[in-house]
Amino acid sequence: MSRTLIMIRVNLELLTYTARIHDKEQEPDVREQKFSPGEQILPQGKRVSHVYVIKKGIAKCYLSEDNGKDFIQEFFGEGELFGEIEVINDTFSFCCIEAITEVEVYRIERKYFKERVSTDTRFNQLIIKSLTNKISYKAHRHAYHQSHTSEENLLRLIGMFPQLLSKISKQDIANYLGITLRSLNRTINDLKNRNLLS
Amino acid sequence: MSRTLIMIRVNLELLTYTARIHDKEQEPDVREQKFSPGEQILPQGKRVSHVYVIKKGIAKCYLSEDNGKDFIQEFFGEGELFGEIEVINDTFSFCCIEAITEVEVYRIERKYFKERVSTDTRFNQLIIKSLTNKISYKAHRHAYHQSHTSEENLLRLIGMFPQLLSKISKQDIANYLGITLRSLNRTINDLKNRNLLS
DNA sequence: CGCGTAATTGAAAAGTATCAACACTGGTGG
DNA sequence: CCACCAGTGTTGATACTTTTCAATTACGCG
Repeated sequence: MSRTLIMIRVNLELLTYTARIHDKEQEPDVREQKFSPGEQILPQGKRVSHVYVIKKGIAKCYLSEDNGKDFIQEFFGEGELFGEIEVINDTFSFCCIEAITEVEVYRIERKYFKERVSTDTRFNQLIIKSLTNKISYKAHRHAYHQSHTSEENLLRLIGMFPQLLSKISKQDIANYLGITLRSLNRTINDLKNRNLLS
Repeated sequence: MSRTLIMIRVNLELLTYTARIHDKEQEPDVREQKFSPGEQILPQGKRVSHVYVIKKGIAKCYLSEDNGKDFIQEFFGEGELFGEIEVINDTFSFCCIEAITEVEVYRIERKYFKERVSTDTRFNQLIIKSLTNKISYKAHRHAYHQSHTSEENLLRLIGMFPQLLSKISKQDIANYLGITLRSLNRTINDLKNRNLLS
């Protein structure tokens, strides 16, 4: 079954399938690539010539607004797909993807991706599932955000991803929650004082 | 091209295509149905046995949170698709769809929808486009929301949909913006006092 | 007219941002 | 080895925004 309600999502089916295309079919339009922490995998506002599937590591997907604020859409884990929206809709990238840990990806040529989606039924299904999972994830997340305090949002986040505070920088967490770093710190302290957090 | 950045979105390609399946193919698994303002088209938390395409009218898609607050995900216009996420992921409905104006829909049988998606290339493409548009819409919307004041959010909304204040109830607008009715009223007054709004 | 729903407003409380100062850490070069 | 630096994290005080609560008013309709 799909796992949409965890913070760092994974999609092992898609990862396995992509790995097979790369390893067994030796498809030259699917290449491996590595990125160091902090490196941009995909910049915002550019033409997107590849679709990516994460093989290893954690990346953040964020959107920089005109007023300079960054909003983190998601953290991507293994098997997560990105670049597909832009390739399908033929638009420039609206998000920036950046490696948090060391990241390995499968990089799929734009043209090949489109072709394979329309000819390979199984691949088509995997992509559709990935899209519906994204929608479901975004819907729940936005609704929860709007309807709850930042304390509840933080608790939910930690519940979904216990290593949160050790793996992700405070600023990134704040950008994900849509609050300032100051507010995040206050919230954490409040929780600690009430022994709801170590 | 896709039109993701307006508030009430439409998808005429999908509407036309669905209409053809209904009118020309006389497909019995695609039926027309009418709803009066306020009627629920799809309740939250139930098994979804149909996928819907809006033929006429405006509907709201909202998610009720455990604390009783409603969050409006989108307003659906002509050609917009819903129920597809649940049918594809085989989950219960996480949103409630309710008619705002008089609404006419094409109601597609769950089984038929799945079959057609996997056999009809053109239909498959239309569904994928619809999914990617939803994602793009949600991504931009959430990012803008988190990064801007409610005044800016309201102005953006009115810019995208000028008849907003006359067509949609204040409570719905507030639920869409994720603020209280009180705050919405204050924001509107402030804008009027500064002649930024009639 | 009377009823219920939607809209409006004020005042106090709660939540969050802003700003500015300071602490901690790991790495670099004198 | 230590001084320095940059990046990250922490904290307090204040200002601002939004919610909450409660009281009224306006509107559509049988």
